[in-house]
Amino acid sequence: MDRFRAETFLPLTPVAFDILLALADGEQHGYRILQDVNMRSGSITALHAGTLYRALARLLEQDLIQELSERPAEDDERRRYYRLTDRGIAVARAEARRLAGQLATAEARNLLKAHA
Amino acid sequence: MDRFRAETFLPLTPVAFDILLALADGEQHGYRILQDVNMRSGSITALHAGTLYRALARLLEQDLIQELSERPAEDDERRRYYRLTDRGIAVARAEARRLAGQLATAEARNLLKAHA
DNA sequence: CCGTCTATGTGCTTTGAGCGTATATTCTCA
DNA sequence: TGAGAATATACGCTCAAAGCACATAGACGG
Repeated sequence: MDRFRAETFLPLTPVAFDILLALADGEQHGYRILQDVNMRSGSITALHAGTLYRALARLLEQDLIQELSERPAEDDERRRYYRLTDRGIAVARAEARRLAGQLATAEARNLLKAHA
Repeated sequence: MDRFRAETFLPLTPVAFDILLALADGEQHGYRILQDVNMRSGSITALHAGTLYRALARLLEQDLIQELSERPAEDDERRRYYRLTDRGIAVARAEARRLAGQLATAEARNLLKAHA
């Protein structure tokens, strides 16, 4: 594998970053990810099921997440569990740094404080 | 105008937010915006001219930015200047808040500190 | 057992971005 | 002063991703 650099994946789409964030908590299945994202965004931006599952397929292809073969016993058979790969963690962190930089700029340019 | 809510514009595309950030500094013309964005992102993500000008057209339609009729004297005639509208400021701030929330989540889930 | 929630997925369409190209003007400096 | 580089805006084409509707089916609660 020739010299992986997380930056080539940036910027992540808002949806992709939401999903990686959901998995930062630990392995999870699709529907839970959907709920986690929609909880956190507080109905501001509803993530649709179709969008989620297709995004998961893409993240798998890119090797940012992987599916677990082992699953909890007595669990709903339909569920498919995912976790972040090392690569996925690296990319999510890089994106977080990028966003932190943007916020720093926003702050420096007085976008965040006071007025209108 | 029926009860404007900034949240309906969220999430902004990374490109759109970059442009609004560039204009948070004050009015500016297209090519300068291009340079500002590409400086700040440090070649991680090159914003192409074609992408920029089309994005500007979109932001104008959405009334997030507006073109200035007055321009500096002795200035390059080709330049077209833009500034943020009140609406644009509100949307940019809302997006900044959204991103701050995501970063807080990233922090809470230990994505940012230490380890692999 | 009946409807709702859980769970994953596909089809269709639109939006936005990447990248190349066109066009013209202004600026630099040999 | 003339050539070439940088400035400045914009369009064409294509692809990736998202929105939204819909399909399918098992699990769960009353």
